[in-house]
Amino acid sequence: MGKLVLIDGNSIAFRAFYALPLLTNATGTYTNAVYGFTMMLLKVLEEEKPTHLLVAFDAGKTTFRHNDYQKYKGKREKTPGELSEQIPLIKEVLDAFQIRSFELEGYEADDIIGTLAHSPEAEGLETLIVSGDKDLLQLVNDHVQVLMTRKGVTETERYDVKAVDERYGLTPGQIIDLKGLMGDPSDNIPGIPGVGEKTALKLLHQFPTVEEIIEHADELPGKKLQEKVREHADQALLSKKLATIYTEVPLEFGVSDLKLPPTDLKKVSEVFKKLEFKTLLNRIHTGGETGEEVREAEPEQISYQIVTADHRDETEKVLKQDQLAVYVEMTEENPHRAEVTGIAVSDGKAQLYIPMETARHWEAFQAWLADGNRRKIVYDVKKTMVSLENKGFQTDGFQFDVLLAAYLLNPSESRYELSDMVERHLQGFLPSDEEVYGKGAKRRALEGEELARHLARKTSAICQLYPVLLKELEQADLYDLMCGLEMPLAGVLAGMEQQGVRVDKKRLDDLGIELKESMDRLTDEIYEIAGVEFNINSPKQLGEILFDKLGLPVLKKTKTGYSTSADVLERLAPQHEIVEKILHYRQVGKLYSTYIEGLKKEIGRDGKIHTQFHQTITATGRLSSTEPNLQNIPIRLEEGRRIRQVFVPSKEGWYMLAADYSQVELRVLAHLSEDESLQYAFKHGLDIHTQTAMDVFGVSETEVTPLMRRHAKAVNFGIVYGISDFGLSQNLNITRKEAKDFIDRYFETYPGVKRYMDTVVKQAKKEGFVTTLLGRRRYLPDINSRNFNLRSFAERTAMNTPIQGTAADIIKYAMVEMDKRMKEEKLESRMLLQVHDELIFEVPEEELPVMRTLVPEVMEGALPLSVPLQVDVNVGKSWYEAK
DNA sequence: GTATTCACG
DNA sequence: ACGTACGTGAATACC
Repeated sequence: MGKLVLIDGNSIAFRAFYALPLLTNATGTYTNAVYGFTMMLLKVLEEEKPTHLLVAFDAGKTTFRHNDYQKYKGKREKTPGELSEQIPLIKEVLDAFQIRSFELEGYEADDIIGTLAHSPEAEGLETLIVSGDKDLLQLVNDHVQVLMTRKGVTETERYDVKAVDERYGLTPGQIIDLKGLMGDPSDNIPGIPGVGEKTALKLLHQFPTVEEIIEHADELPGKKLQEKVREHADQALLSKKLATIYTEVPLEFGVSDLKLPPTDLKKVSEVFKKLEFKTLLNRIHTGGETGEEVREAEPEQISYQIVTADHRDETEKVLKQDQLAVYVEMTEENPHRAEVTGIAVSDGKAQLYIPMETARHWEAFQAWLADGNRRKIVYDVKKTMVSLENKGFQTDGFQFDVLLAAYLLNPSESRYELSDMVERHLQGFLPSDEEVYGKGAKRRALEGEELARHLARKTSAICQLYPVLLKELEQADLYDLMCGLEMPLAGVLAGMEQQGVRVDKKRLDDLGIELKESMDRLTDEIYEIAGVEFNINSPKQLGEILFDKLGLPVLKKTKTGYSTSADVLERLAPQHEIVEKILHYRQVGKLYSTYIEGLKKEIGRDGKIHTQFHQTITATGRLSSTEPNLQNIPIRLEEGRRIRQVFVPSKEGWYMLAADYSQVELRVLAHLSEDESLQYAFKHGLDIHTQTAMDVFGVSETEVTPLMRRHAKAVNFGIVYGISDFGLSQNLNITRKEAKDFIDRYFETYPGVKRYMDTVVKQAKKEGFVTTLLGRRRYLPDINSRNFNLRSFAERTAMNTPIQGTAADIIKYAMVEMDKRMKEEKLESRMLLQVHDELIFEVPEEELPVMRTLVPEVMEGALPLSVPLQVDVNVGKSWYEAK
């Protein structure tokens, strides 16, 4: 059987335009919508293998619908010029594929699609409609399905009759009734005011059509709703009519005219070249295409030389050059455990592969590695340093890290593998590690020539990336941040990781035994009360016990069933004694599995834990920590806080010193917003939450109750997160209205903050990104989205990122400076950990006085703000005691 | 592999 | 009307 695919051209182009950043090609033409559209087209061709295909577009300004309703699509903002100029390009792409594109004056794309999908001719075919518009769901039947864009352009969701029922509980025919009731603000279709999707679905489950709902208006739940339905009955009927797709458009062709000829790869390549779609070009050549003639992309030839003991002297002249790329290959991701398999260097033309065996005995090479004047370009400087230094090599002279550069250019990417970067910044191709080594069980080690070639390609790629990224950094004003902060910080972090934190194994075991006993006891008690044994760790089984068996009220649901999260359980606790036990069990279980068992696994042969700090993970500029994560060791509850007793100094008689910034984020806000009241509070050393409570509630210091302070504190946090009344109401368990009042009063009290928040969002909408104090960027592609959720999230992010990111800038700066000062003063103390707003050191007793002064001095002075920074220092025999 | 939960700032 | 707090990592269950 054949397959007919009908694409809603405007809808997909629209989707693509807003999902992708405004790309341009060399001629300055915008191509993001064309690119996204083409990605979708390729996906459909590859995955659906259609025999017949048509792309329908909307034509002109007015359609027959305007006869019924003048305001149809009246409020819709004009299609931006950047998008409309891309429509002809999309048609060019379609021409190259020899795909029919079609539009007809007076009709919308929907109507053309509907006419074809429901034509008698289509009945013998499987039909698939591709769109981002829910309306098209009305066309679904036994042989018509809809592929709807979900997120971005290529993430889709397939709807058949069953899927429509699962999603809405409606037949496809009822979609028009749904829209009749709800309306659609983007098309200026009114519907019934005050009726959203929830209410509309409830009504349609009671009566199947708009007509019947109107007829039985008296039987509807709630007087107000009845009134609204009666009052706006005409409007609902009109809305339904407007939403109905017209399936009898006079077309001069039929389905059989839409037959898809074999792809002419030459034509397609030409268009792709013109548009500079280099990765797509690769894709059509490397397979997956519908037709014949699948041509393998030529793997680029790369030259390399394997250096062995016999002829290493002749290669020594390569090392004389003042700048080379170097890459270290390892057996695993974690450099603290990995073995080095080999090292490669490149000057951009020649590549050398140096097996570990050679490197170990080659003094000239070792001298080159250790020479600060021999500049090295690397991918992942920290990992490179750690792995080489662990094997006894000294290192210096790292000039530029392409990984850090790529991160600064866009910290929101999910992957920064070399292969990704070659594609992203060079529009080139490099096989990924996964492709080369395989994954999971298929993973294998490379050796000899194969390994040498792969590493040669990598180092060569690093060489090519360097000038491109350098230029991009300069253009984005990120060069100083790179060389003045992130590069030096990487060295500091490498040192901290290698130093590691000493663990008191005995204490860890003892705590483990204690927690295990506690867990066993709670398990017995819970089984006893429940009357059955079950897996308390399974939210599913737990939900069945709590809500089905014991009949507790369901306060919150998740996608898959009942929610059993702590905030739900806390509210249920007064109703049944089992709940408290479960909460306690969860708490103890977490401590045991994550912190006792989890930490034990990570203790090295030296009795220390060597975490990895990641410098390119967060979108805000913060660090993250893994294997293990030492940035989330418990502190809030005493029972968990005791875990900190296991972290001790590595030498007898030394101390742990913890220094934390007090309220950095709010101080940063005071600085960025220039709000006078907020600045006043910090300049006069007032307790900020009490001060906020006084200001917001209009009371004197002595009148501030603990509850008022708690509320003020939550508002302060909320402000930093990019506040919403809903979020605050959830946090404080109050109504939205009350939360809104708090926020309004806060902004009245601190008008500078309000002004700042508005400015930063406005700027993000204009520029497409926000920045921190040091110019660190974060792009917010959804900031102008029509989707309320995406847009709101982007707006909150716009408010939060400069604050969180500036705080990250500050402590990073302090770390670099602190490392420098400790070396200058020849101190033996060592910086061990960073936890976002605090630094942990181990300190010999005789250095305590100097460190107690030096650390806060450096941290407070890191980046001068218009308000003072305040650092509190604590010392103890373990991390626990340094409080 | 995804979802849920919970530890931290 | 929409449906949310910002940023992370790890363990566990379940498909």
